[in-house]
Amino acid sequence: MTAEVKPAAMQLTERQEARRRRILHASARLASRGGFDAVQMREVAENSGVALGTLYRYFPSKVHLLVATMQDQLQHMHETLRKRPPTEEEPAARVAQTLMRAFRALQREPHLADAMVRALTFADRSVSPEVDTVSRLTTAIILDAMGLDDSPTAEQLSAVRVIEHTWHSALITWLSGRASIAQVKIDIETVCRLIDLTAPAPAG
Amino acid sequence: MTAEVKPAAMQLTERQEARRRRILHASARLASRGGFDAVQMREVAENSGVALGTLYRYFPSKVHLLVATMQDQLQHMHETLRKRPPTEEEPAARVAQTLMRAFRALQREPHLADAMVRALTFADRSVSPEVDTVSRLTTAIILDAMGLDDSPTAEQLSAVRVIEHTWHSALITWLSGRASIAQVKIDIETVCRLIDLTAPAPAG
DNA sequence: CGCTAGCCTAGAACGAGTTCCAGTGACTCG
DNA sequence: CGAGTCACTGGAACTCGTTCTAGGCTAGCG
Repeated sequence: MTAEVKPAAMQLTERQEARRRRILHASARLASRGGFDAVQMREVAENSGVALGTLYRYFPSKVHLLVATMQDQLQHMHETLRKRPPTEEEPAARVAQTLMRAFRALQREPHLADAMVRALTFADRSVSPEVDTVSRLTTAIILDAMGLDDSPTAEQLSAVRVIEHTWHSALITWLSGRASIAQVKIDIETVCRLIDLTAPAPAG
Repeated sequence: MTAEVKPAAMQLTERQEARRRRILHASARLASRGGFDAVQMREVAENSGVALGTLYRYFPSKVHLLVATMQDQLQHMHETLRKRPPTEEEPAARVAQTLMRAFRALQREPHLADAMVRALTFADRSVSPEVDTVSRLTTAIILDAMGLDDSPTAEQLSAVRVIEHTWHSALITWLSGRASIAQVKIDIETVCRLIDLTAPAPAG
């Protein structure tokens, strides 16, 4: 059965890939039920048929695990969004539309969203690489939505970063019940006006 | 010694007020040293000369404690900032200047900032009232910096909310080492352009 | 003065994240 | 085939947030 090589840079064998998937799946399932607190490492280990020590070998902490779960979910979402690109014309509107779609997707699994976002913002330096990956994925989603012809300008990238900030923070306030969906929509639309503001050539 | 009355709405006696202060002080001191993890409830209790159970009577969780600590620090900062209002002319520049000042103040105690911000974003629904207070304080600081003559429009309030989102999230990325101070400055300045965009009458 | 009601103290106890350890099993190399 | 290596297993152990218990102190009141 398939030689299990491991050339330095963390190449997983099939078995290991399968284990990893089982773990991520169990994590997402538990998170969907009861959010951050419901993702208990012992239970994740049990549900994915893996010893606790092994779970920790794959994901060195609960936060790592949940951030990886978020990566996974974001990838799905990115593909889904790609398949149905925004219908709006203006970049700002396109981005706002896309983010609100993503938002509604998260709404369907609020506990899961809670777990992932809490992990993301609670992550310390030891999780930076993984959090960065999530950030890059989010950036990619937004840039896709903008539908640019050329590569973005520095100004536009700043605007995108600010949009990401707003997106995360708005998500948190919604998840902790301090803002309504309507509120979030307004905030997203407000921040997206920055895109028009930083459009490169003709519009001013 | 001073009658200890308690009229329904959590009025503290002098002794109790003193205890509360000692606790907050110990919390801030420990946080300054080693951030979120260094604030250990047993140690806070010991350092403030109070039993563990009492600590929990005053602050029902570590997150409550740290959010209260943040309230405290923000109040200080608000007063400090009030004393030296921003020198810039334009509202957007004034807000950016003020936020960068606040940012540099936090830079001086990065561990403390870390602890407070992590607590803030990790807070769940049970801490909503306290988190809301922090949010209102932040809003007040920004509105002060804008130096408006009249009360802000709904549009301006949206812009302020987005600025707050950006502020918190940028702070997190800086604290977790994923963005430089220069980066944060750019983001703050970028988002502050929303203020010009939402100015009420003459400018457009 | 003695009673009652609260708040406080000291410390045990419990739960979940994390670490550690001894043993086992599978695959590789000789 | 035999030996070594390394990932995996099962479970104990440790830490720290949180809760609980028993008892003591103060303040007001009859």
